[in-house]
Parts: sequence; structure tokens; C-alpha cells
Amino acid sequence: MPLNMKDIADAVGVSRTTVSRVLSGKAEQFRIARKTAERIIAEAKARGYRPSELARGLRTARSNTLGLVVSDISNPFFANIAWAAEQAAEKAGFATVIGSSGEDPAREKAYIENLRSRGADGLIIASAGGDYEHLFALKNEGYPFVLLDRVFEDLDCDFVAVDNVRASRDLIEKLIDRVQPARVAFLGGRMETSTGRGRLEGYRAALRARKIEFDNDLVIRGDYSVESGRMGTEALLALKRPPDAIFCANNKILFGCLERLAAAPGEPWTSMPVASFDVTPFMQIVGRRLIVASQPERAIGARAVELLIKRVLSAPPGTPRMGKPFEHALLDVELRQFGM
Amino acid sequence: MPLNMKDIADAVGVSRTTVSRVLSGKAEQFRIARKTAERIIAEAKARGYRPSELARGLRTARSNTLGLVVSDISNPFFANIAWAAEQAAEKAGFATVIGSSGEDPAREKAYIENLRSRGADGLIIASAGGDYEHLFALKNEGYPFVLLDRVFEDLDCDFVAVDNVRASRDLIEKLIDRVQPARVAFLGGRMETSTGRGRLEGYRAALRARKIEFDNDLVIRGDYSVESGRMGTEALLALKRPPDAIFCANNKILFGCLERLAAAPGEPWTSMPVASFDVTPFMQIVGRRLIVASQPERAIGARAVELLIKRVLSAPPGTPRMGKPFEHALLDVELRQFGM
DNA sequence: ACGGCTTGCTCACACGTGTGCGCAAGCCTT
DNA sequence: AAGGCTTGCGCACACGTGTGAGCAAGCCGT
Repeated sequence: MPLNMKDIADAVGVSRTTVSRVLSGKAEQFRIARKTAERIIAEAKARGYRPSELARGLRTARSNTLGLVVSDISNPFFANIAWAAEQAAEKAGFATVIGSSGEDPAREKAYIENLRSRGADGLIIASAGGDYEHLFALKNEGYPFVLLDRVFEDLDCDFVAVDNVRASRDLIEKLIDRVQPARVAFLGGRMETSTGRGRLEGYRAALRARKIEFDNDLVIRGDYSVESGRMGTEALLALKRPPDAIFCANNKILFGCLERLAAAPGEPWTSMPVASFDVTPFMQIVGRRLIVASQPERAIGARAVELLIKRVLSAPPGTPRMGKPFEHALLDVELRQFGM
Repeated sequence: MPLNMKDIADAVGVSRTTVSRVLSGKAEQFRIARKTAERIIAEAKARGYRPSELARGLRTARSNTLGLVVSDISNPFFANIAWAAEQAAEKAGFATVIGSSGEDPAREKAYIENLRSRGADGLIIASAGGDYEHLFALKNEGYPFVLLDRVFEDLDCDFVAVDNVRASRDLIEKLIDRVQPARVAFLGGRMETSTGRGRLEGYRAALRARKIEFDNDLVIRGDYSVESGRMGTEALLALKRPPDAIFCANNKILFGCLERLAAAPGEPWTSMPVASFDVTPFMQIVGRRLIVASQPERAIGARAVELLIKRVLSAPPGTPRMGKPFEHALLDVELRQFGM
């Protein structure tokens, strides 16, 4: 109902085909008279014609739209990545739609299905992990997608991430050196994700490098939520022998940790140094020494879009993208310090 | 290509029509034999059939998808609203796609166009304001949409928001009472938005109520960004006569403000009470007295979806929604305190 | 006069789905 | 035996777009 090419065609007095050719910029290619083209364009503009991407996508099997499925859009880390991805995609002539799975594999799967059936040309996925068979299915069908932040050892595909083991190790070594000799507590994230496991592995590596014994009491496995940080810190507070420092696997855990620490002050907790991944604005103002692994969010988003578009364009629409080797982008993190 | 109804039909040995009827749950209505239906369903499941929402949307002029365009998804306020909206929409059988305009009316307009041409059944919009002619266009065409958080006096339509004037006034009166007699500085947001203007009006009303003279030096107009908070605070720091308290129009401005205050300490700045809109987790841990107007984010998101779906279902697909009176939902804010 | 070339456009099909109408076969009723 | 009802399903069109093939008219050269 909202105005077709047919309406424009009738108004101008040409066939619908001609309108289609003109409006998709192929006027010259099909030798449409300049006069005719101008009249068509004017009419379309005047009546506010907007092509149906549904019909267009149905016909061409291409929508110039990328889907972005992240695990938690309320995490500024992912919000910034999403923002960067949008900008990059727009520059390349692609629109973007965002979805947030809330770390729920079922929702993630549903989102992917939805975006696919809605004609997205490709997907960028920060997977919740756990159950990820649907990702294998994507790969087997040759559907273009790029993993973001979280990867899977047994699933070879394009991805953009950081070296979590190394970053975590560097960060924790730095933390250890600050309070030496140090018992560093570990508030971990989802162990179903490569980031969760990698950061734990980096923790172990740092302990080994500094010849510190691994103490299971100091390792709390949780998920990437504020609540998890609260609960983990709660557990630490109950220890007979408190840690000398705390590592939080991401910024949400850090929130919970700091909140709990603030609520139950007293030494050594008050002055205990804390480290975490992912910079957020508040770190500049919290009155505590922080060491943070800053991931290049803008670069991650932009690179993911770049890889995805490359993959999307590597074969005619509607056909599987096979053959081309997969690209693995590992970006560098930067250690930063906050607080006095 | 990704498997149509025809494939299923051929495999089972029936016509495509029958497959369509069965898979859209109208088997009984069209008296398809139970046996046949089961075979079709089994075959579809086995081969992983996924209907093309493109074709379906093209045919039915309905996509069961709602678009959500917010001004800044990296603001937890909007992220939480988006999250709530998704949940509510899912419960009602609608999918959701999110877009973030970054407070840019042009991007907002592009997003709206894109979502519409992609077949979204309706939109929830937290508009950037400034240029909003495209919203009038939506209304004139009878396209279903609900404004969120920000409204326009000259545009009557469904909306969900809070009474910014009252909330701001209550908040600032409370702030004044704390440090009486008080010179309260105002770090404002985008004046192109009703929230920006409303919160300023509330500020003026609070001053009047407490019989405090309006001092233009204390009023900084900016936008809803961290940078704006930084710059505004910078300006305050340069005043010969410092304020006794600071009001920030939203959480991002608050970030910038606190950051700047932390970088340049000394009395009276160190102990100066600060107020703002929108609760974020970090407020529990910042070592400063805060009074915050907490908006019911989940309720806002859910209510907006409810209104939108009502509007969407109020007329057959593809036809303008006119006639029904518009609903204005004004939700209550809650004043909360943080810090010692 | 006639064939070939250029210009400027149209015809008709395809994409995958939903749906009103209709039809054949079997059974029941009278 | 004829008419009508029920059961179970298919035909064919529509949605709005892109596109390969083709067609009429004019012009040119011989």
C-alpha cells in the first residue's frame, strides 16, 4: 500500500521497469533518456517514494544489512563495539541491526534465526557460549558470520578478539608486582566463553611466572554480571585469610566487587588494589587504585565489520561462502591505571 | 537457496499450499488430515526449514517485528529500557530490533526509514529532537509509533515518559534543602529535547519555590555526554563564586562532572553534593553524596511496547492507524540517595 | 529498398509466501 | 439413484521488486 513503483510509473507515464532502472541508478546503463530519468526522480522524491526492502531483498537475496548479536548490550564494552560497527558498516553502505542475547544461548539462537530469515547478509556474533551448535550450523551452510570477543577452539571461522590469556597474565603480573608478595583473588566470568577461560588461564600463568602457589579459595567462578561480582566479593570477605588484591574478569564484575567492598570497609579491604578488564568512564572517579586492561573497542567493531563484508562479498548472493580461508584478528590490549 | 515450502511439499508429496497451511498452524481450520500434517511438520523439522520472513512480510504486510530507535544505546538508561522492551515484545510474540542514533536527527531519520522499508510493524522512538519533521510524516501516514522519554508539544501521539519538570523540581528542592542556603549549578542536556527543557524548567521552579535568585552563570547548557559534563564542570570551576551543589541532567553528564571534580579537588568541591537523573551501578561506590532521580526503566520499556502493540493491532496490516485517541503515559520517578 | 545499428523503452518471469475459491472423492440422506 | 454434505487438498493470484530478452522507431549507409 505505501506507494509502489507502479504508482510512480503511472504518474510519469512510463513502465514500471523504467522506474526501477532509473531509481536503482542504472539509467545510463540501460540508456534511459536523461529527460525521462529526471522526471521519474522528481516524481519519486515529490511523493516520498521509499522502496520496499522486503521485495527487493526477496528478489535479489541481498539486503545490505548486517546483524549484530551481542551477549549484553547494557555493557558499555559491547555498546561501544556496536557503535563502532554501525559507523563502519554505514561507511560501506550497510545498515546494522543490533540484538542482545543477555548471555542466553537460546535467545542468541532465536536472534540469529530471526535475522537470517529477515534477510541479513551476515552476522557479527559475540556468543553466549555454552550451547553453540547453531554456530556450526551457520558454518556448514556457508552463511557469512564473524565471531566477536569470544571464540571456540573447535569452530574455525573468521573472528576478532584479543589474546585474553596474555592480557590477563600481563595485567595480573602487574597487580602482583604492586603488592608483592601477593595473594591475588580471581573473580571470573562465564567459563562457557573463551574470555572466561582465557582470563583464568592467564591468572594461572601469572602465578606460575611469579612462583606463587595456586589457592583454590581465591578463585571464584561466576558470570559477567554485577551480581556475580557482589557475590564473589562476599565470598572473599568471608575468608579467614584475605587476599592482597582482586582481579575482576570484566567491568560488571568490578562494579559488584567495588560496591560490596564499599559497603563493608575496613583494612585491608579499603586500600586493596583491584584490576579488571574493560575501561568505563566511572573508573576515572572511583577513589581506588585500579589497573585495567583496555580493549580497543572501536577497532574491534570496525574490524569485524570489515571481515564480514569481505566474506559477504566473496560470493554471489544466496550462495554459500566456502573456500576462502578464515581470518583471525587478534588485537592488542593496553594496560591502564586509574586512581591515585 | 535456503529451502522453500516447495521443497518440503515435493518431498512429502503434497502441494505447497498444504505445507503453508500446516506450517502456519491452520491445519485444522483448513481440514488437513492429521497424518499429512504430521508428515509435513516432521519433514520441515528434519530439513531445518526456516520460512522467509521477507516473503511472508511482503505478502501479509506484517512482520511481527518492532523497531526501537534510541538516542544513545551506550547509556545504561536506554540499554535497560531496550532490554525491558525486548522482553515485553517477546512475550507478545514480537521480535525487536534496536538502533542507536547517537543524538543525530539525520541518523535517526535514516534508521526510521530503514526499519519501515524493512517492514517493521511499528516503532518506539527516543528522538534526538532538533529536526523532527519525519515524526510528523509518520503520524500523517498513520504509521504506528510511540515516543519514549522525549516528547514534543506540537506533536500529539502515543508516548511514555516521566514528568521531568516535577521530578527535576523535587530533586533540586531536596538538594537545596541539604545545603541551605544554596546556589545550585545546573549542568543541562540537549535543549532540543523535552527532557532537557523540562529539567531546566524544574530547576527554575525549585529556585522559585525556595526563593532563590536565578543566576545565569550557574546554568550550563550542553548535551547528554560525558564530555559535556566535563566541560560544564570546567566552567563552574572557573567561577569566582563557586556553587554549593551541582545538578546534572543525566548520568553521562554526571560522569564527566565527577571526573572533573576528582581531577581538581579541594574545598568546597570535594564535599559538594551532586544530584542527577538515572541510576547506574557505579553510584553505589562513588565516595560522594548523590541524590538521584530514578526512572522506572523496565516499566517505561514495557509500557511503550504495550502501547505500540495496541496501536499496531488496532487496524488491519498495511492500513493507517487513525481515529483512536492517543495515550499519554506519565510514570513516576523515585528519588534515591547514595554515598555516606 | 533493405539490412544493420542505435536509442529508448516494455514484457514477462522470478523471488517465497498467504489465501479465496473451487474441486474430486466418499459418505449420508431421502 | 440423485442430491447434498463432509473431508482433504490444489489452482492461481497477489505482494513489490530486479532483470534478461526483446521490440518499435529512427537513422544511416549502400
